[in-house]
Amino acid sequence: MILTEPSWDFYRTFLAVLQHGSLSAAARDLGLTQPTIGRHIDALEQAIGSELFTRSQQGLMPTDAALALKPYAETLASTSAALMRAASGARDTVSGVVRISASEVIGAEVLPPIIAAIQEAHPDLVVELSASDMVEDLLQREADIAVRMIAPSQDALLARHIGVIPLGLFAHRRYLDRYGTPEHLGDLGKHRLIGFDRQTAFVRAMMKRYPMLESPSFAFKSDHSIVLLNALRWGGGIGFCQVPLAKNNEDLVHVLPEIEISLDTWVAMHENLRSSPRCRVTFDALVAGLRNYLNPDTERNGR
Amino acid sequence: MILTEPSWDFYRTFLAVLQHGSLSAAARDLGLTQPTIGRHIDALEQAIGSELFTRSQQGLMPTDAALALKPYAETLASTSAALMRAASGARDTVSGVVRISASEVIGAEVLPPIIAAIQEAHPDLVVELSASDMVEDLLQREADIAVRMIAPSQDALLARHIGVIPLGLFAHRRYLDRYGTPEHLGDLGKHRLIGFDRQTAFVRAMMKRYPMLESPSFAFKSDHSIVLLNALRWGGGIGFCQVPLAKNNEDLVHVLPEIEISLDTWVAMHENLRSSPRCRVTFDALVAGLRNYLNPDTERNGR
DNA sequence: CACATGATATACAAAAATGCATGATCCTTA
DNA sequence: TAAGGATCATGCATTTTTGTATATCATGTG
Repeated sequence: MILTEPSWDFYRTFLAVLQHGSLSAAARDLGLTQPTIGRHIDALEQAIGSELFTRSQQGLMPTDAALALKPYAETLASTSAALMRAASGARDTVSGVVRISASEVIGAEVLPPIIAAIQEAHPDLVVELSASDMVEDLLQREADIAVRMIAPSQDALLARHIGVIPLGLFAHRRYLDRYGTPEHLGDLGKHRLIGFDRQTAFVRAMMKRYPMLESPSFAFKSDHSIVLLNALRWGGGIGFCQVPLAKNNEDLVHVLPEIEISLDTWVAMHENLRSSPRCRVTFDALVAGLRNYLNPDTERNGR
Repeated sequence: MILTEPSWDFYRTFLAVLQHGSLSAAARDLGLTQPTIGRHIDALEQAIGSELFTRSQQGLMPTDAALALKPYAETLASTSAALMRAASGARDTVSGVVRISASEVIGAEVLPPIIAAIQEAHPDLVVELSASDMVEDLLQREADIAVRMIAPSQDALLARHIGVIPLGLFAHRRYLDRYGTPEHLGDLGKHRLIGFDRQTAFVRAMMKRYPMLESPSFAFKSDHSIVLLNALRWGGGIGFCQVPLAKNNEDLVHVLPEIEISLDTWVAMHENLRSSPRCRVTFDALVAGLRNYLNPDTERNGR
């Protein structure tokens, strides 16, 4: 049997159905109609010679075959999105869309002023910021530029080392006034600790070093870093915080300063994007901004 | 202005035009007609808002914008091909297409018997072998499995270390009978040396170690490894050859055995493919076969 | 139990993409 | 210099794809 290559649009349809769980929902998402989506799936199944979904009236169940193809379809989608982004800017100007990926804390607390400064200098630059603690695979081009906490190990990556972000235990002054300040590690057992999920690189590193801080002792847990950070800021207890971040808030007190964890930080982007002005400018500005965040030597630490 | 996402098929057309250099040639390649291709390009240019080609009657010149988009389009194409390959095999059987990438010498001289053995055990397995000394980026999924000469440094890669392939200087007995056998490194200047291009990893490693073997002293050069290997086999001069390979040929004599270069060898594949039987089986068989090539300890070194 | 909601499948009309035929231009070659 | 070959552009008929409307079935709710 000869397989003629199916239309690439079918892959887009296929992914949408996979993501939305029904022909109708996929149709709404793509701006097409349900019969069209159904015919696309029919055609794709015919082209590859196996069933992709088991049809039922309340939706479609993906088969194993469909699930096996899903990562490829996702790569197609992110590559296509990256292509559109690359096409969005004129060649010799700093304009168009740049997509940045960073951890939640970095993305929410550190990057906004840096990005604002970039955009002040380059008004035509559009920034998409993906702030998530899930590891985004830079090579899938989900992001043009990534701020990462692990040393980039891939070949085609242009990476700049920012430095080591120290983390320490902090608490709000109000909390300490009320519950006292711990003097030794052992005192922590009597305190309200603010926890974190076990997914981020920083947590894994910490657990290795201070295994006594296991999750059972936490009084407040969330898988959302900003939630935890704000719990800390509102006096919810003692928790970890990036030291440079805490420095901006006079009410946060560094407790047990002998406990310290380091987050090695990098900015990485595709080598190909070096020649793209908008990516290059953003990359350089991110590197400079993050270094300034780490070591505010010059006095331009911005409002 | 709102950009509606263009049809993904346009990307395929775009890449074909880029690769073939004209609308007509791309049309022939894709099985469409030249006006259709032209309209696709028109539509794509309209969608992204910039010119992709400067039209002329003897072909199309890609603009800078088009060249910037090319890598993305290539990724789309290879991903789409990988998707088709992934779909080609039934789920629980060792069938369908596996694409292997290896260097020319490994691919042409070492792998064929190994692959033959695999296919003897699994008749429904179709193997595509890409034998090239260009580095194929495994993460672009151009190949499902790669035999590489550098340690895989990427995250999502399942890699197995094969061992170190030694390389040494060899010559055909006939050549040595006629021109004499070199006793010292300095003697090489009086001999016909068989050269190689400077692209492969092995060459770069060698040049570091034996800078005296610079290209000017070569009597025969080619950028094609098999050509060189065959020149050696036919008595064309003295050149490098993988030691295990030369062992199979009684007429090849190891000269100046103190000169030795090592090629560290790995087999790598995507972690996702671990659950694909055809890839998993091929991967394991390649690892076993290559290890046996390196150390034929058991006496099943096959015909 | 009736009814509203949301799902897929199908028939037919409308819209869009494609192919064909042709013309114009440029480069190569005899 | 003239002919041949290859290219892109354009008008028109045809094929293909898409949308609309409707039928049917399952599920959850008052």
